[in-house]
Amino acid sequence: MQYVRPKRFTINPICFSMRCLWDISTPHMEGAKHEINRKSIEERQQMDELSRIRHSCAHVLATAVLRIWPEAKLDIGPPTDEGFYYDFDLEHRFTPDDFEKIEAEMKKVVKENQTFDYSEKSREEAKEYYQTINQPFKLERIDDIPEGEQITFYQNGEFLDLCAGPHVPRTGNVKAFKLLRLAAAYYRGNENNPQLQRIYGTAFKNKTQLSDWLEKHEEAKKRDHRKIGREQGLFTISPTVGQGLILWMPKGAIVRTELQNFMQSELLQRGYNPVFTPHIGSIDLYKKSGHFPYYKDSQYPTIKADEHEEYLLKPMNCPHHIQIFAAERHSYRELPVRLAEFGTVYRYEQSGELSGMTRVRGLTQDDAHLFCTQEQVECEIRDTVDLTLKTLRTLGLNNYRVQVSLRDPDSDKYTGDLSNWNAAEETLSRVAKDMEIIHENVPGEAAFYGPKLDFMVKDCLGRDWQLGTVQLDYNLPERFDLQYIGSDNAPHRPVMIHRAPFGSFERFMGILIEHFAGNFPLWLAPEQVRILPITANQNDYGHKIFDELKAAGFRTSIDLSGEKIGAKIRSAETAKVHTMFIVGQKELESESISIRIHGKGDQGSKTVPEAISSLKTHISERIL
RNA sequence: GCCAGUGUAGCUCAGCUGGUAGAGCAGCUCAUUCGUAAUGAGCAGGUCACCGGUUCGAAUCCGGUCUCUGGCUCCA
Repeated sequence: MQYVRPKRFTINPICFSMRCLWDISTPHMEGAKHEINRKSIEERQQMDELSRIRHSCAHVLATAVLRIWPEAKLDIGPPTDEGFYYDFDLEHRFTPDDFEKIEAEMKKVVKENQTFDYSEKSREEAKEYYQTINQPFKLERIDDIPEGEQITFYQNGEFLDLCAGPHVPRTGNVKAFKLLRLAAAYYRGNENNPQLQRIYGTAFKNKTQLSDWLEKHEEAKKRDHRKIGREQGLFTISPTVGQGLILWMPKGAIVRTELQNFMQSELLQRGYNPVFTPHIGSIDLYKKSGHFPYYKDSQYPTIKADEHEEYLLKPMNCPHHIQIFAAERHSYRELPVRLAEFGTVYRYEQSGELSGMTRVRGLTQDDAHLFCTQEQVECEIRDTVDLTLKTLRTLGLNNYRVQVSLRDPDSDKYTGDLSNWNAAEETLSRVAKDMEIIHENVPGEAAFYGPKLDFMVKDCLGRDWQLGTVQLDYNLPERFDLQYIGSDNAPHRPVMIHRAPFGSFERFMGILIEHFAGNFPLWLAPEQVRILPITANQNDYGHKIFDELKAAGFRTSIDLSGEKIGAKIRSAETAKVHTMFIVGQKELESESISIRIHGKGDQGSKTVPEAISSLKTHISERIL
């Protein structure tokens, strides 16, 4: 099961023109239906203006940097979803302290209100120009522009830049900007190339929009699952155990268990068969599956048992499940066989790539492998897509986008023959279209064994993550020589579908924490009900209710501290306890409770049986 | 892995140019018995990430290592 995180900003460096940028940075879809895209034309026009401002601001940045460091070598400076960047090669190492200086110079450029002037050069003139002023990256970039296409420049003040535009009319139109962070970026995104220094910034139409965005960004940081995870005691990572290895704390474990129970009941209803497989597998298994050469760079070292035996911590579950399928002879009448496992796998991701729960080295997938006939493929894919959509819907994750991950025709890293690949890609695209799922085709993102339908969700800082995935695979059945007996009494090759609606519990949990900002719905809440007696005189009554709730299966507690009710409420609110039952003398005498819901305040009073039945409905219907 | 930044009590953070560590919250104890987001008092809590160097003296300066953060690259 392949599990990817695509690049944050998909900017093709060859695409200088905004026209091209358009094609790639289309606005994200809000939901699954085609019609939702309607209002986005207006958004596009707005975005177009914003992109022009940001693109122009990148030029202003380059102008300022060249004034301060004339020896700087320039690469490119496009707008992005959130702002812009410009890449420089320079002996001087930028530090955040330089920002003040650079921004001051940028302000001067803005104040000078320079015009952005369009011009064209012939290929020779352009090359000669960059040779003369010694800008090697720009020189190389000229070669990226296809023959016959216009080579265009924009000039503001003393700065002339290879660029297809468009820009705002004058630097004075760049009214509100801020430099944000420094990063290294490989030239042309290739790690064998030298690293350039990238300056990220953002720009808006006016100062209000800029400060709104900055404020929103600060707010978003408060939702960070790493912060909430620590505050709420959901999970921890101990360097003593190892980087990227999640330790689920009791409260986090409750949420995970609920998610798993939800999924398990869906699987049973949909005809899956749960299986269990070990955490390691012989290296021969992975050589046969073809995983080994691909996986080599990101595996934990192999475990050598003796001279002849070598094992791998399993990086994926598919080869194990294949062995279960292969252990028995199958008639076409039994197909599809759907083998499901919450399977834990280990991948030695590069240290710099690890991130909280969203990028880890040990993860548990809600994995399953479906073995079916060619005729069944489409129906099975539909059901797995349906399950994935239901999963996202159940959690209220409506802001996802769907990516059809296809092979890169120019790469040789894929296995299997072309006709199967084409058939598989065609099937996935057709299902996506038939089910009216807005999607984009992304070549080069397929697994080595087949194309995928990936469900992507953004985290609180705007980073894209793959959660659910559906993968169509003609290759592993071939490699393992899998068979079933058809109605013609002859052996046939089954088709495999790999799928995981959550993706992994770790990543899904990380996204979910941020989605709910730690305020889980009742069915997931680690602590569902806390009983708050107003004084110690109601402790016994509170205990009685506590016992009733326990007996009814709720996750509950009672606050017997000597604090005032205000403090007890505050402590429950801070702990994000979903529901509070407040009991004072009044409630004791009327055999009732006063209900308060986290974040919603006082809900009035009810009798205990009334309250219990309403909570039960909330849970069984998974109300958000 | 690469580039940059960061690391002081459980958490959030002070600690000026080197003189041997401080607050709030959380925790514990006692008092308080209170009606929808903080009752008061007291106590306890740190090998200043780690290792080494400079210095009479290092949280502070220098070097190295590690963690974490933001990017880049990678990702079955």
